[in-house]
Amino acid sequence: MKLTEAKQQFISSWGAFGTHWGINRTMAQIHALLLISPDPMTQDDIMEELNISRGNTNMNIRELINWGLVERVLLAGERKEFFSAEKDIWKVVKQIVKERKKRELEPMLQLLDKLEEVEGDKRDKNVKTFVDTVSSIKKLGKQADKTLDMMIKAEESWFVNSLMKMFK
Amino acid sequence: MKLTEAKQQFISSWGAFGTHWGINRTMAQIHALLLISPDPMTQDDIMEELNISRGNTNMNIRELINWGLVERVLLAGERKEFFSAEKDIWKVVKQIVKERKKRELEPMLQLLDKLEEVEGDKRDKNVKTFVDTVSSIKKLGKQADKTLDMMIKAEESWFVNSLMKMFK
DNA sequence: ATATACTTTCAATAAATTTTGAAAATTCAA
DNA sequence: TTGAATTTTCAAAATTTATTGAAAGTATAT
Repeated sequence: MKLTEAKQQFISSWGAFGTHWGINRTMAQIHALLLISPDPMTQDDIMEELNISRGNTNMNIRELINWGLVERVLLAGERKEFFSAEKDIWKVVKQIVKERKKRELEPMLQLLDKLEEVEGDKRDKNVKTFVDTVSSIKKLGKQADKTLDMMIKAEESWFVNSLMKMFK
Repeated sequence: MKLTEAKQQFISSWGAFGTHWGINRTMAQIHALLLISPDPMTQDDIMEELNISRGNTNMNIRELINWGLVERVLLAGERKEFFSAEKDIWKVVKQIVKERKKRELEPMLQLLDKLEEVEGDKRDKNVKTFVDTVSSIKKLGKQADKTLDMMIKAEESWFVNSLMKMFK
């Protein structure tokens, strides 16, 4: 396979992959493009490569910056802004985990805390089932939260080694 | 908080949560409803509780069955079909992991295998960056694949204990 | 200061996804 | 069988989400 074709496939499937994870296609495609690009790119480079409009490009680059996956790079003597993606995949994964934990897991746990305190007689099976379900989700969620916290702090080598031992 | 209100909140936020994970709102809501329902429910019960159409209900129940999260229950002497959700949250999580691994991670790893073999001179920095990126994603993906396989087979207690030790 | 290069915003539009509901298909009891 | 109850399908409609592109905003060089 030629590089051009391989690049296309990588970008396109990274985009499709993203849509299964609540990330929009374009954002994932820009990320993919920057991941495989050896040098920082300008907004115009990206627009041209992916055939998308200026506004769309701008919006999604900014979103990638919010997620901490892409950074603005200023090149000496250049007027335009350049963008480049973090290439260390372990760092990328940790960053995504960190953001999603903050945006989704933590608010969910807060809600579950509140819902667990529902009024009512636990002898009522409706109340019982509700409370039991909420409690068990909360318990697993709290464990996940701790585990992810450790993962975020960990070095890849340490993490992989620990898993190896755990699953030997 | 009253049970009725708590149920509403649980269902609605479970739905919103689902949309961040590539699952449609209704499917997640039906799942939430069945999780907190002590007894199996009919399609009509679900339609009424969530105010959704018959077709929509039917489609999403079937999708939940495909995911292995809900099962058809036949009650003696009843003509209608009843549905109930797996209540053991650890089993639910494992089931979801299993399905997503099969649907998303495995095809991605297959693609990466192909893309890694791109033609071209590794002294070309475009080729080098591409291959390096693909390889490192593949490496992490393979590790994740193994880890998830073990998790799918594990008992909750075993899994939690191992994590505890790992992160002590 | 002014012109030029570049970036951001956002209302309008397009595309993708979800939902509806009526019709068709199926199941089952008599 | 027949027909009533129930489930499934699917084209059309509604809704949600993404994209465009032109206009407004900003920064920089002269």
